[in-house]
Amino acid sequence: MFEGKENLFFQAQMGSTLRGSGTCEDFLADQTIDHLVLISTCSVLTRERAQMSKVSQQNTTPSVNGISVIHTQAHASGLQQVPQLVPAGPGGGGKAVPPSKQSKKSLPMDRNSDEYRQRRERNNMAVKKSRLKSKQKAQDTLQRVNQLKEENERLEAKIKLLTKELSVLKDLFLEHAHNLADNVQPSSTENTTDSDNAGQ
Amino acid sequence: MFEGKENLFFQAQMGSTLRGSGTCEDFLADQTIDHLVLISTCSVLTRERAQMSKVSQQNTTPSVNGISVIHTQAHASGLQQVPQLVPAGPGGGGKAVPPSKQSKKSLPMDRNSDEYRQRRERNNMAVKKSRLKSKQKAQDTLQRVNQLKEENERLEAKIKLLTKELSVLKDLFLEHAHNLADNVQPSSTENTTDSDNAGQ
DNA sequence: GCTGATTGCGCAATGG
DNA sequence: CCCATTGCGCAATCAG
Repeated sequence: MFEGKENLFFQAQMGSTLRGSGTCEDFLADQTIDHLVLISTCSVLTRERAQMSKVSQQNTTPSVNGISVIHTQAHASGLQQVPQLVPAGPGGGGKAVPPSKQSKKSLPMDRNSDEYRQRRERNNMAVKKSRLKSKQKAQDTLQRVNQLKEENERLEAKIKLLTKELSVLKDLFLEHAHNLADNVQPSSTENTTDSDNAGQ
Repeated sequence: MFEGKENLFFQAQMGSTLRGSGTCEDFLADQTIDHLVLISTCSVLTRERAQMSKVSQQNTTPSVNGISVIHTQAHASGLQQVPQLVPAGPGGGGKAVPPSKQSKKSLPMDRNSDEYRQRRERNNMAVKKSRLKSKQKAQDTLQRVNQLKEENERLEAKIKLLTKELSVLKDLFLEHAHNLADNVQPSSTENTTDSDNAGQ
């Protein structure tokens, strides 16, 4: 249990669907706590990274109750050098960006829009599903290994048995062959070699 | 290629190590772009989520060049109801938080501290390593399956062979048994079956 | 108690 | 356009 007890302090994101609603709403209803959050947040803000590590973006949804909600949302995922995704673009840039249509793409999408949230939510579901599937497959593969190992043992056992059977039969055959020889030429010399003819 | 080309617009996080340095620095050097970022950001901020979805935190490192760097960092991972991690705590809360020691824990750690960044960086490495390992293992398992399947085929083939051999030998044995019988009791009825008893 | 290893999760890019 | 997959970072938890 307690899979994803999050930090609240840094997000308390409650998505569009307000999953796990209850508590979230309760929390939001409590303005005092919000103040607290802001305060502590600020205290944190005071500090500045010596070498400035990240540049992000924050959305301060002005008022929702009177609480100044800080939407933030940095994710700070990759940090690879970004070519130039800046859509607003040419404004101050040195390069003359071709006046192509930048209407939809390159525009990072309003992070507050319902559409965005819907997209995210759906993707999150998809991701979860995909991961579940992946995990399932891995498990199946593992199971398959065990299955195959068992099968292998069975087969090896069978081979062992067959080999033994074959061996016995060969011996018998040889013996009888001798017997036959004896019967065919009873007048020959020694018959004593009969007994130790087990070697095939 | 382009594994993690990030959005820049929302982060351009460049970690403590400034991996993939080049571009990042370039970007930062260009103040105009920064302005752009801020502007667009603001425009985004204007909007307010109808049902207010997230509460996060942002770090505005005051000045790094004259650019107001927004550190942010929401991550917005879980959104589960958070008990009450608020460290500053009891101030406005309804519940009387036990005055336990909240010195180290519950305090979300200064997100700007070098220590924090180091921890994060290390963890990121560990995560990457772990995932690589995991992937490797999965691949190995898959390979093992194929290996076992091959082995199985081999074994089955062998069984087939042995079975056939056994069958032949049995037949031979039976035939010889007949021969024996014939030889032991040559006075019996038909010996015509002799002719096809050429086996060995 | 700390550190690395795992794990669940969300975000964004990309593939189909 | 949507879903699926994948790489990645964050945070919680496990394990040594």
